[in-house]
Amino acid sequence: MKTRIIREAIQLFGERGFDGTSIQSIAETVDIRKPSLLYHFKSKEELRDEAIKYLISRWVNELPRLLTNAVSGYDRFSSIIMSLVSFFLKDANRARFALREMLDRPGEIGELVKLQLSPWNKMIVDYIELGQKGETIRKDLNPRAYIMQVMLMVLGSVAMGDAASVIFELDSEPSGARIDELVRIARESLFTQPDKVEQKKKKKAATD
Amino acid sequence: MKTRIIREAIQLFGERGFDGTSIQSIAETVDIRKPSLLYHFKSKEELRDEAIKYLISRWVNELPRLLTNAVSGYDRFSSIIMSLVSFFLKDANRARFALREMLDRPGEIGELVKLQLSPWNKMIVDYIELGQKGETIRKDLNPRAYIMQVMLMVLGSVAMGDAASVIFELDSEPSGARIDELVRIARESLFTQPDKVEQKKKKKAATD
DNA sequence: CCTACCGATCGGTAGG
DNA sequence: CCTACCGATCGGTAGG
Repeated sequence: MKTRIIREAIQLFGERGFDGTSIQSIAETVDIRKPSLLYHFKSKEELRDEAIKYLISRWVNELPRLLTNAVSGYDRFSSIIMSLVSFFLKDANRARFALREMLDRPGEIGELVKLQLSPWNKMIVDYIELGQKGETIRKDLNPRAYIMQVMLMVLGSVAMGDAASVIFELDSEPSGARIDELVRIARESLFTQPDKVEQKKKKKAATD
Repeated sequence: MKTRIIREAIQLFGERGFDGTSIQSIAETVDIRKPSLLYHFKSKEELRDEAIKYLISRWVNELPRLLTNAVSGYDRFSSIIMSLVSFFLKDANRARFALREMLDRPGEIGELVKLQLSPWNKMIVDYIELGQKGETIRKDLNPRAYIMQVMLMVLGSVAMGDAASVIFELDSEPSGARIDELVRIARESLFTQPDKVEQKKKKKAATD
């Protein structure tokens, strides 16, 4: 029951925001009375806390799978970004809830995410810095700031896809041009010369 | 008085969200009583509407100035992006309010922004497509989707700078590495070969 | 622009 | 997990 409440809370917090969602309305969707919900969570704030922790840990737990399953038809990098997107795309309210929490209480959420994400963050930073010592990744790139901007595009594209589609007259189908362009931007601004990397890949594939 | 209320409303809606802000609290910051505020705006929803319209028109009205003042020390493109950022950076709650509105009611806000932004949007799309016919801008770029992603980075960097700084361990000073990297990403993923463009510029400057 | 006031809903508790 | 209930606050109105 507890996790069912949390899952519904993420939906409603994501759609309408924390202050726009009454615990009454959450209780209704899981078909119990309000005081019963407050038996599982001492307060609305506690439910919020458990919900964001649940979302973060779900995401971090899927990261290894997202990174390893990432070699499909596309080249490896694009495939990683797309599986990252697809995690949030499976349920856009995850991205909306995450964004709203960052707006509502930047400090707390920042610390929370940092704690769970830091090993992965370090891994990617190291990978980028290694590529910068070689010739594959652009030297005038700030690894941490780069990762942050890509994450903003990922979360933003999913969470605000509806509004953005209207504004820029894009088709609102989620896996459409928006995501392709996001992948392209992330790729082109990361690697030194796409051609060189592509050639390397193809050469390697040919010799394999 | 009306515009003073609107300005304070943007602050508070941006900080705490629409549902997290009582009209009572807005009335207090402008030092009147609640019913007096409701004399200017029939309802809280009407205040919301006028506030977002005020913000959008303010932004659109500054666009010409942002685009023409844009030739400073930096190259033209970077300068345009940075003055775009600086409009929201002057007051981060503008960006927060805009983002929150897109989350709360994507359809209405989408239409509203589209209406006021479409001439500017068309201008930039035309500029990009022209560059694509030439050799300056990458041909595998979706103009509308590109503009959308850049706008997401601009708004996101400003609105969620605090949380993102904590997560990715970046200095929280606003005009720091985050914005530089955003400009770099937007630039590198737009132009075909930065070197070529740079050389052209320098050549032109030399012959001038 | 104010005082006085309203019904509805909010988060939360008592007690079982 | 429930019924019954609470004080506080919400958006909004009457009437001046």
